[in-house]
Amino acid sequence: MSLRQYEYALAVAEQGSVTAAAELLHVAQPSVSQQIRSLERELGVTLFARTPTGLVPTVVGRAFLREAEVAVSASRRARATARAGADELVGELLVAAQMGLGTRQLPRALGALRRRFPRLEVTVFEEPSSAELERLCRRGVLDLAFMAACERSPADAHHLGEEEFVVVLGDGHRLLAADRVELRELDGEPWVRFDRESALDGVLLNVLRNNELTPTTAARVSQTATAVRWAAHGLGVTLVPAAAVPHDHEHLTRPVFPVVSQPVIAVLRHSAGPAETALLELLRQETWHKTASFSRVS
Amino acid sequence: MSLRQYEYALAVAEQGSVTAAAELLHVAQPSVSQQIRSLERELGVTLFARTPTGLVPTVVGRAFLREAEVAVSASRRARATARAGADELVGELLVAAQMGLGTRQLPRALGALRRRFPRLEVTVFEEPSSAELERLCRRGVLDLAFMAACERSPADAHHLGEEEFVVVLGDGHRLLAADRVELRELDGEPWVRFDRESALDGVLLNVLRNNELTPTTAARVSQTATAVRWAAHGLGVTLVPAAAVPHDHEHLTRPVFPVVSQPVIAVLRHSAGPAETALLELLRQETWHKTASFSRVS
DNA sequence: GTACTCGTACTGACGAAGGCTCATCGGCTC
DNA sequence: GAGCCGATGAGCCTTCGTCAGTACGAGTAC
Repeated sequence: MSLRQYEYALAVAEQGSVTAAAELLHVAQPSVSQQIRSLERELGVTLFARTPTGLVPTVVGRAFLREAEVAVSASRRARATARAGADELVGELLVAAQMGLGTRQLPRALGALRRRFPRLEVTVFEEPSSAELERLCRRGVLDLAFMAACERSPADAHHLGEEEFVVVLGDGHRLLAADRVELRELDGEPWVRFDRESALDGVLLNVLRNNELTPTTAARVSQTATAVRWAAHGLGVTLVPAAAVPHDHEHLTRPVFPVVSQPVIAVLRHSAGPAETALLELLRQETWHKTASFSRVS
Repeated sequence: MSLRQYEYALAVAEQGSVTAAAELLHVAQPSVSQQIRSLERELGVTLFARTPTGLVPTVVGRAFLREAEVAVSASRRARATARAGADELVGELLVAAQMGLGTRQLPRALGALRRRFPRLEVTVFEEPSSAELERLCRRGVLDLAFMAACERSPADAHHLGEEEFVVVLGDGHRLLAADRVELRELDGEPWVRFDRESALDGVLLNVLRNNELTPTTAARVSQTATAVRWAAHGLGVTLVPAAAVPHDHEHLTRPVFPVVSQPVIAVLRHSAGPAETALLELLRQETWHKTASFSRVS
C-alpha cells in the first residue's frame, strides 16, 4: 500500500503498457511489473487484464484507479503546500485572546496580515477562560495568545502595552457629572459582573478589594458588549476595557481613579515560525496605551 | 513521500506525542521519530513544534496535514473498493454496440444486472463505426462488444441470436397492402440511408447488390429512429432492425423477402471477469430470433 | 502453412537503500 | 533526583531497483 504503487498503476493504465509506463517513470520495466503484481497480490484482485499488446484495466481495476488518482493528487497537493510554506506563508494561524484585550488593535493587525499574506488564514478564539487559555497556550495548540499575565512567563512573552479600564454608568447617573469617577464613590452601587472564573471578573474583584468596597451583584454576563448595554439601561455599573465599549455608549463611560489597567502580553508558541512573528510585528506597530498605571491589577 | 510518513504524521498530530503515536501504530518510538524528521527534511519545512510535553503541528504543518489526510483516506477507499471487488461486484462496465443490435434486449439485461449488483455501473457506447468498434474491442478498452461479425473471431465470441431487418415505408405507400415486401419490388425507390462507413449502411449496400438493385439516396442519417421517422414521412424507404422501430411506427413496417438478418455476436474481452460473464449470462436469457436466414448479410 | 522476427510481460539473482528495533543520550517537569 | 519526553547511532532485515534470460503471441516472408 504505497503511493509509488499507485503512481505506477496509474502510469500503466494511462500508457496501456508496462514498458511505456516504465519509460515515463524513468525506471526499468521489471520494476513496474513487480510493483503491479505485488499490488494485485496484496489486494487479492486482478487490476489489469494482460493482452498481447499490453495491460488494460479490468472493471475493479478502473474503480480502484479512480480512488488511487485522488490519493496521488492529494499527496502532490500536500507536498506543494508544504514547500510553498517554506518561502511564502500559508496555513492557518490560531490565536486566542482574553476578552477585552486588543479588541481594537487585533482586527486591524489581522487585516494588515491578510493583505500581505493572502494565503494565510487566521482563526481567533475569544476568552476560553484564563485558566483554559493558559493551558492551551502551554500545550502549544495556539500560535499566539493574548493575556494579562502569564504566571511562569515563557521566554516568548512580549509586552505590547496597557489596556485601561473605564466604568460604565446608567443613563442619567449622578456620577456622569464629573470627568472621572473616584472608585470609593461607587460604594453601594449594584454591579453588572462577568462569569465566575473569567479574567474580567477577576479584575473587578481585585479592584473592589483594593479599594475596600463590598460588591453587590446585579447580574452576571459573559460578553463585554452585553455588560455595557445592561449598565447603560441602569441595571448597575460595570468596569470594562475602554477599547471594548461600542461608540454609541462612550458618553456613559468615565475613567476611574485610581487608574485601573492591565498589561497586554502576547505569548508566542514554542519555536514560533515566520507567520507568528509577522503577526506579532504588526501588532507592535498598532497604538497602545503606554501609561504605566498606579493600581495595575494582576 | 510515502503514505506511511503521512499516516505517522497524522497519528502524531492526533495524539500530540511521538510515543503515543508509536503505541497506536504498533511500532517503536524511534521509527516514528525518524519518519517525521525525514519528512521534514525532504520538504524543507518544520511540520511540528517540539515542546517538552510532545509535538504540536506548526502553521504550515496544519496546512500540510489537511491535504495528507485526504491522501490517506483516499488510499483507504481505493483499497476498500478493490477488496470489495474481490467478492461482490463493483466498478464500471464498458459496453459498446453496433447500432441496432440488441436495442430491445440490452436495456432489459442491464436492468437485471443492476438489480443484482447495485454497485456495478454500466456505460454503453453506441456504434463507434464498426471498424472503430473492432479496434476498441481488440485493444481491450471494452469489456463487452456487440457486433454482427468479427473477422478474426476471438475465442470469447458468443452467438446470441439473429437480428431481423424490416423495411419502413411512407404512410399510404402502395406496398403496405401486402404482408411482406419482395426486395425487387423496391427497385427505383429512393432510400433513407445511414452514414458512410456505418455498419447499417453496409448491410443495406449488401442487400441491394445481392438483389441487383441500384440505390437512389434520398438522405443519410446516423440514428435508426431518425431514419424510421423520415421514411414514415415519405422521404423514401429504409431498412432497419425490427427491434429498432418505435411502437408508433410499427404499422409502417413490413418483413422482407428474401429475409434479411444479421447475427448478434457478443465479444468478451481477454481474461473476462465475473462482471462481464454475469452480463453475458443475462443477455443469453433474453429472447432472440433463432431463425437462420436465407440471405444473411456481411 | 511454416518459420522467423519483433513486441510484450514475467522470472530469478544480485546489490543498494531504506525502515525497524534496541540501547543510549540530552532536556524538561515535577 | 526520578520520570517523562524526543533525538541519535549501530545493526539487522525487508524492500526496491537493475540486469540477465524466459515465455508467449502477433505479424510477415516465403
